[in-house]
Amino acid sequence: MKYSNQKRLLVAVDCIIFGFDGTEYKLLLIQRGFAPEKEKWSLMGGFVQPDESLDEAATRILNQLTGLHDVYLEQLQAFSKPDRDPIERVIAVSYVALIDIKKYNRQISNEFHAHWFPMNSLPKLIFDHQDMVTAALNRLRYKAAFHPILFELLPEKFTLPQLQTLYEGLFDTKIDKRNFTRKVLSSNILKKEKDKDKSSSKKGAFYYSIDEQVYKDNFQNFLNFIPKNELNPQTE
Amino acid sequence: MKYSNQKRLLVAVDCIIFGFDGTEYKLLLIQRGFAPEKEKWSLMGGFVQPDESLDEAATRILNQLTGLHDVYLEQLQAFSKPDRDPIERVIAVSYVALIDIKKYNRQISNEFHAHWFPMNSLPKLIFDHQDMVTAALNRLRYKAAFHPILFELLPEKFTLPQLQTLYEGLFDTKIDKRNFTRKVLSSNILKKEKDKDKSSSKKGAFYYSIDEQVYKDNFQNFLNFIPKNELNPQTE
DNA sequence: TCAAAAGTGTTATCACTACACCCATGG
DNA sequence: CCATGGGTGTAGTGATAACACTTTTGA
Repeated sequence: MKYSNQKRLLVAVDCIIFGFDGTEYKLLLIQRGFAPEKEKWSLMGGFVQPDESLDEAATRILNQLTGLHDVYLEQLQAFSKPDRDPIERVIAVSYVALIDIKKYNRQISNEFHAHWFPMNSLPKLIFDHQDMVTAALNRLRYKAAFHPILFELLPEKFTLPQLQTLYEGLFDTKIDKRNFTRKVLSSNILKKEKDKDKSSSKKGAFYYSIDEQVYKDNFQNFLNFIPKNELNPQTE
Repeated sequence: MKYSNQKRLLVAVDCIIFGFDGTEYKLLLIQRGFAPEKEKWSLMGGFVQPDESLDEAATRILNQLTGLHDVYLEQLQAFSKPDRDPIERVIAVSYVALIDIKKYNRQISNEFHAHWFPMNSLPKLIFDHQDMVTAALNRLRYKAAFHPILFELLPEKFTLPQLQTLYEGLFDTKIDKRNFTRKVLSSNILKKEKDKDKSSSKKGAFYYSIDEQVYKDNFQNFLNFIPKNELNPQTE
């Protein structure tokens, strides 16, 4: 039995994939391999298959492009203008992914002509993909202001200066080092490691890692270095 | 031209419609008029038509049920388990609506066998609609903690005690009257009216209304009254 | 030895919490 | 005249913001 007299539509998933290279935020884009807009820059996406949920589709697509499993992935919103794709109507559900840029496997990316673009010099994107990126960035800012998710952009072990750069980059602001340290550590989400990262200074900075136990419990009790006026209303 | 070799799917919109009767939160449900699950309680929903966006579909559906225009409506998230509808695969995009329960037109509702249920005594819902309601409530709590949206549940003119009851009901908490007043008024979002509502006390409580100008500017600089541990992480 | 980044404490201000009495009115 | 709900101020506490010098070490 089926529902009759109703039009069926293509449903796609598009992934907004953020990375951080230590200095700035980057976005992973591919050169589209088929018409329309062949060879134009695009978010990584694909059609939802009959037997998979949207989350599963997003996970599959992300894995195809990056080779990664266990990536932070969150549904953003559906984009649905009837004419957003000139070929045929497609409902696109967008997902935000945060990945450690160092884990990204260049081998696999070449297959898709993928490239990391700095956020402030993105190429022109196909369809409404620029809207998706804007919405994703707003969501990331909003969420990161209250929840500890930026860790997802870093390796398992990272230093406090690295983490601070991440926050400063996202909100385009400067944070006092002492206040930052005190606040982050007071959440008890971070465990100090014994060794140091000497790659960016002679003295070296201690590594920290996530205390998974406290992380789960304190997910909401984090926050918020960000001047109020830097925060935009949620995009949804 | 079409995309070939891809399966097309039904796409529906489901509306989680919240109201407030002065004492408690209520949810507007309908008795489903067709199989499967005929006469079971359900969210108001419908299939997306070829020429409308999801927002337009949600607006249309909401108007069919309530007769209302200009309702607060926000996309929540897509629900997509392949077997969520036993008849056929349907991707459902859920929307949260906030309406002034008094404006609701009973005439129209009867056509759909609609009924307002108190949030703490909802009937069993079809499919995954209970998940949608739970997600919607989390979203509402989360958002209301930082943004002035609960006004949407009240008439244009309302009193401070009414507004306070709204917050207390949503977070199931008691708020000090003086602290509440000070905080709400300090946002400058409210304009005091000259007249009073005498329906709930002999002295009467002054009406307030939204200062639309300040409201737009200050959307983010609001509240929150809510104890930290009442706040769940966003559902998405 | 010095340049470059890491690390660390104190004070002032602001926001939030707790708390209790008077006011206006209709019945 | 009194019961009911509306309205108001202050003091204490905790969180945040501003601020500068010392430490380490590889080149």
